Amino acid sequence: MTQFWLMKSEPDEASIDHLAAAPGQTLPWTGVRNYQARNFMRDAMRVGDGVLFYHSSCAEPGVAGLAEVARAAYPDATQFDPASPWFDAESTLAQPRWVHVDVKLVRKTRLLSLREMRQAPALSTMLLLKPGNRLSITPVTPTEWQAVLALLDA
DNA sequence: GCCAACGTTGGC
DNA sequence: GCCAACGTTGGC
Repeated sequence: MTQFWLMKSEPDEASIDHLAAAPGQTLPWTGVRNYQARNFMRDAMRVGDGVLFYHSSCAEPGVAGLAEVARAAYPDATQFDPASPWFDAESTLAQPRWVHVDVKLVRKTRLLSLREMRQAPALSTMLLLKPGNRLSITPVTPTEWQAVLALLDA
């Protein structure tokens, strides 16, 4: 069964336009250094799962497009690169600590702003909107996914 | 730049 | 295993 997710990205780092311009319109979701988010990718994500591509830490935070999981979790190369900001000296090749999936563009959408999402009763259950939530990857229920699609097409 | 909320670290 | 200190996230 297909599942759904919301994945945050800082548009300065990787925006929906970066995704659209990438080879195969696919990007490796590198740099996740939070265990809960990693576990979602490692243990739960399947190829074909739906992704809400969310812009965070920017002037207009919100959902900027739809994507899908294009490759199941595999080791994050940046953890082994001393020059990378995501380098992790305690991770080993034999037992990599950090993994990530690849994400492929389905379509860019209008920006569904965080403000608009907060105003939509159908989205009130979304983990993204829970006070204090900071998780960069959160599961989205089929009901929430449909409600987001409806708002995007409205 | 502020700051609240949360996760991680490390001393004990 | 507790918990204070610290670092990070992310909206505003």
